[in-house]
Amino acid sequence: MRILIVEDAQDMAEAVAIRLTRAGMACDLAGSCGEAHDFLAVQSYDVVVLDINLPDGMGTEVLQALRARADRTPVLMLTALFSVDDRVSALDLGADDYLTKPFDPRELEARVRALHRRESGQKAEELRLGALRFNPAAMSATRDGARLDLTRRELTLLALLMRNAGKTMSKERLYQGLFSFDDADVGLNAIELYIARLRKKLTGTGVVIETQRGLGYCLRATP
Amino acid sequence: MRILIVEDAQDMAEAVAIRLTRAGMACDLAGSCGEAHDFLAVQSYDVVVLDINLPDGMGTEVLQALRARADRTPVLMLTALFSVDDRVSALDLGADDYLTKPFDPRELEARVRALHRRESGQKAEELRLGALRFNPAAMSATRDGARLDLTRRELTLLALLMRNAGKTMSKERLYQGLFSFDDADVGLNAIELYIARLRKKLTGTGVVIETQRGLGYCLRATP
DNA sequence: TCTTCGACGATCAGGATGCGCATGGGATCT
DNA sequence: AGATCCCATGCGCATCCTGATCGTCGAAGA
Repeated sequence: MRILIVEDAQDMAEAVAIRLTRAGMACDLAGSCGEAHDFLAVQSYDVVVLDINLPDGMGTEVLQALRARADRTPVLMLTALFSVDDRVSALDLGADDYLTKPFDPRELEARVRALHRRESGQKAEELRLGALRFNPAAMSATRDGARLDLTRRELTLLALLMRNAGKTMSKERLYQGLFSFDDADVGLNAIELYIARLRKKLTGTGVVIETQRGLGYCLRATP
Repeated sequence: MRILIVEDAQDMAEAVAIRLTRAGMACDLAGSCGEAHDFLAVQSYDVVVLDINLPDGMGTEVLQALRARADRTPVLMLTALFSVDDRVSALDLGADDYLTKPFDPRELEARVRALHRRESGQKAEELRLGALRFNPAAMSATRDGARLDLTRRELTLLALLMRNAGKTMSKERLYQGLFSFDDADVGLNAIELYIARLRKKLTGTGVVIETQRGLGYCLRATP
């Protein structure tokens, strides 16, 4: 799950980011409307957490711009204001939820999760390919009922590939799914590393990861 | 198991909450339709106990709103009214069960449990894994007929794991089931603590709790 | 068709990180 | 008074990622 946090107060933003990251979400931080626009132009998110007061304008501008291009990404507004008008106008502009400061980070986490749940509508069915089964609910991959021993990164990578089985996934695309911008210093060959590990653990499953030189990787069943 | 109790009569609400809490359920209390909506926007519940008479409207509104967004959470209606019409309309709106006041708290507890069992697709009342047997109604776990001496939290945690045996349960997921919003300041490592205690008490039962670093915990029978 | 070169990908080992476990102790409930 | 519950802290180790080296593919030229 990919989250954009738009908040100018550094400490607040980081606290939130740490919390959500622990919860398994990949977070990007934007400190202003401008930055937010940049991020949103480049990357799509599952949920946007949006502060109203920003140094270069109101957060509602970001929301408006988003909705103006028919982007339905769930938005959670943060506000120090107590005014009912502000809340109402935020909701009218297409915000999906709001939270007034100060708030319990636990509550924020829960709301973000709720928004995502509402949006994705509980699409948790088992994926199959070859002798391999991937169960999103159990967070596990099995072969003939035997559970594959995968680490967190390996599992999310496999999930990405399974959901796009047969399609060529560029290294950048996989990178986006695995890391957040905070992991900015992570090299691209980290992907190659996890591909290699996955390949080893997938031997005998009737599933292989093909390398498409210069293009990316592709998961497919062996004939 | 996480329960939302929507009831404006303070004493009644608390009595129910205490009863269910003792039975190992994590309860949140809402005193009005508005509060109920807030809770439901943020947290998903296993069962909602819903009074019909609320200060700011009818409980059925909450039910309607819930079903309107395709939320199938089991709802148990409480009503002082004796009218058959009310019961019928409640059931038509998607309530799963109802109880007329005054009621025996034991009956409420049993019905809540039944609703949850039905929803989660559990066949038998008793759950078995390895040499371990768990009885949700009696809140007791036995091994070869000998009762394991578990505390309330330990039992609740075991219940969660037994119901999802074989699935990896994230620490956050377990947290949601164990604690209510009133326990807001409880840290995440409380989970680790109870896992450790449970593990000790489960030695010899043919059941182990596996740690999946960064992912969560998984209960399974030893081969 | 064969060769050569360049670039991309695979692999390995080692160090940093942070997760999960254990212990002790204080607070709260029975 | 006793049990239960939960926090704080420190340690050990699985995981993660880097950096460098080796392998390999493919295009261009003869």
